[in-house]
Amino acid sequence: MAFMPATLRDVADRAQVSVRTVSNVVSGYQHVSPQMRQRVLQAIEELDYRPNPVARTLRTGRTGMLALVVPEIDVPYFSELAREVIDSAAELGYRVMVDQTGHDHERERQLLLGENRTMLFDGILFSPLVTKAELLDMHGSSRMPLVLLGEHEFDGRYDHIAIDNVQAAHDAVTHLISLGRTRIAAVGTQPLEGYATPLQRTAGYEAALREAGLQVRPEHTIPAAHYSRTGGYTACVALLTTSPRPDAIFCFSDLLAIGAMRAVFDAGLRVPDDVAVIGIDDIDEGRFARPSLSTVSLDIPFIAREAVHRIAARIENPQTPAEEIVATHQLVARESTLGMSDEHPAHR
Amino acid sequence: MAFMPATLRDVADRAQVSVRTVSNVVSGYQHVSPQMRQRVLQAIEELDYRPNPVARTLRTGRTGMLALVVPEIDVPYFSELAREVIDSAAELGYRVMVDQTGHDHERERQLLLGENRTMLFDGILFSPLVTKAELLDMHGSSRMPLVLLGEHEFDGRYDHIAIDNVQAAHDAVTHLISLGRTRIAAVGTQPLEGYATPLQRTAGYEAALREAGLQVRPEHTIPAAHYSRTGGYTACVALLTTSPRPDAIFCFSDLLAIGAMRAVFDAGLRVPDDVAVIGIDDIDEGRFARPSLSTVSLDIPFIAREAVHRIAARIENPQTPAEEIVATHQLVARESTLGMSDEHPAHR
DNA sequence: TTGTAAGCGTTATCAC
DNA sequence: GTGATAACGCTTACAA
Repeated sequence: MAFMPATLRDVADRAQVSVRTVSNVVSGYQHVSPQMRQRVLQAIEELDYRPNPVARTLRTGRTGMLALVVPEIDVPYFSELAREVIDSAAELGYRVMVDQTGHDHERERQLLLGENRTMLFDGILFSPLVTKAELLDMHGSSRMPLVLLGEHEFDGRYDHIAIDNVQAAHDAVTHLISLGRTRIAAVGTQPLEGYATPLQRTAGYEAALREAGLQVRPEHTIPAAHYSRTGGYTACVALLTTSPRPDAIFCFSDLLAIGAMRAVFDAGLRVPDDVAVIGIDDIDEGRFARPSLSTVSLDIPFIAREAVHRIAARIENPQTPAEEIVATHQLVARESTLGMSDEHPAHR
Repeated sequence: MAFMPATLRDVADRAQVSVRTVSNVVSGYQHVSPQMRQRVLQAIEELDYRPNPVARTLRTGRTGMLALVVPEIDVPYFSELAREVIDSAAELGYRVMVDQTGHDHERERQLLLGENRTMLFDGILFSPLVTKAELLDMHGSSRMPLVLLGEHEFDGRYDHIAIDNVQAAHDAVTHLISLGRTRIAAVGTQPLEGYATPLQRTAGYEAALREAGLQVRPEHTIPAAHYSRTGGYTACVALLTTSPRPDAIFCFSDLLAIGAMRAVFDAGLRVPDDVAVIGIDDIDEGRFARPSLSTVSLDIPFIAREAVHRIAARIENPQTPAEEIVATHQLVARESTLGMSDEHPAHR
């Protein structure tokens, strides 16, 4: 005996009213007489009725679901972002499906191109690897609401919560320079692919060096396939064999920096005395690392909240003009560049 | 002019066949003549038709969606779990919606009780805080496929990917004892609520101490509201004021251990010389911590894979008898208990 | 204010 | 093997 959930019709029958009235009550329609509402409410209670969201969706076209597409959910930056996105979305009545591209260009294309037309989500929050041109090509003529996260380039077609990657990188490097470092390496460039984020951060890095009259050494610019701890470790190992050895390393993410610090220690050197290290993101892990990690803090809750609000607005009204919102960033100097200090507990 | 995606009917009209035939082709039905199939395929191509999954769901009752319910997605253990769950689910054609209970008992109840009946998911993967009794009470008579993650208690009603928490805790403490530590503290107990995991780990902790003839000191058993770095830090600060001071700390999660290590350093002590520290989980962060964190490794990919396969089997056939699968665990001794070693790079 | 009925885009049950 | 057609459970003109 299969269990059948109660339907609108069941409720209507039991309450001796039409489905229309039940629907009105359920969707909070105003013009329902109190006694009707009472009868319906009671029948709903008795039958333990819950509206079927799928049927509702088929009718209204709204699923109440957002897709969040990130490279890897277990990268702290993205898991912290996901947390905030899910919470913000919940406040607005949305739930969030998480998809991972796994750094796979093709999968990224598929998620954007293939599935955007399937009416499973009301909108997509997309943290892309690809550059603008590819993106336009991908999303193409689809009208699935889309909000971009983290890129800087912008052509006005998409809502966009941006980070000023060039400036953020510039700030990090300038901090190192202000501490008297002169041989500043960069970890996390991506020479092979046209990913936007590393390109922008590289630009900021080089600009800061040049403005300070420092040399940009190709051997001090190390790519990292993935922005992972292991990637940072490997890159840093290579870096430490160069001559002259760098006295500071600017990593394009905190995770890279964590790996880099470990490599410095394994090489028998000290952070920051021998090599200062700074990252970008300000993930929680960095506060507790030893030494605690200097970084450029990105306002993840802000980014998440804005993204959800933008997509909600766009879903509400597709004509909403696209907007670029630039999230602020802030240099956070901790032990990995300043050294130990008793006055300022490291993990704050 | 609103853009209307092509429907099955549009394709049928264009190909001059019935919707039935188109549906057959789309769903890969066997008995379709080659020329028919060809005609249909071409029409699909021309109209850029994609089946509407919502309509399909309404008909079939299958959404192809799983819900993953965890306390907090940005806790590394859960984000690593989510990553594996999403990947495993994708292989089987499912997508994953992530929900957070945020340590909120009420929200947990709601997600399980309220929404399970809404036909938005085919099944729920649930990493619960609550104990068995409450759970039974919650899920009650619902027939939404459910797989439990991480608990040990079992009464045969639910599929269940378990961890032997008692044994895992026992192993961790025994490791500390084997290193000659005698004043071993525990961080992460939960005296107020009846959460299963901390209760089990406390049991294993105390059993190991007793078997070794060591004293169980109440003042060396410190609760932690959240299994966070900050929680571990705070608990450890309290711990270090006790007399006698512990010479080892068993933390109920790696995150707690990371926080605890930081507190030890801030107190001017060394790990493991003054205080050895061990956790449970084996998150990636622990490999790169300094010193690298000894831990009890839980096989997260295994847990995720089994969970997804179990729920898929149950969705396929609701009569599938419930099964308890116990994931193996393994002690991983690193620097935080063994001390530094040149031979064994810490981050392996 | 409430009832009736027509879809939303599929799949599945009949016939042929 | 293929064609009509009735659901799936809901929302919403259109009537009453």
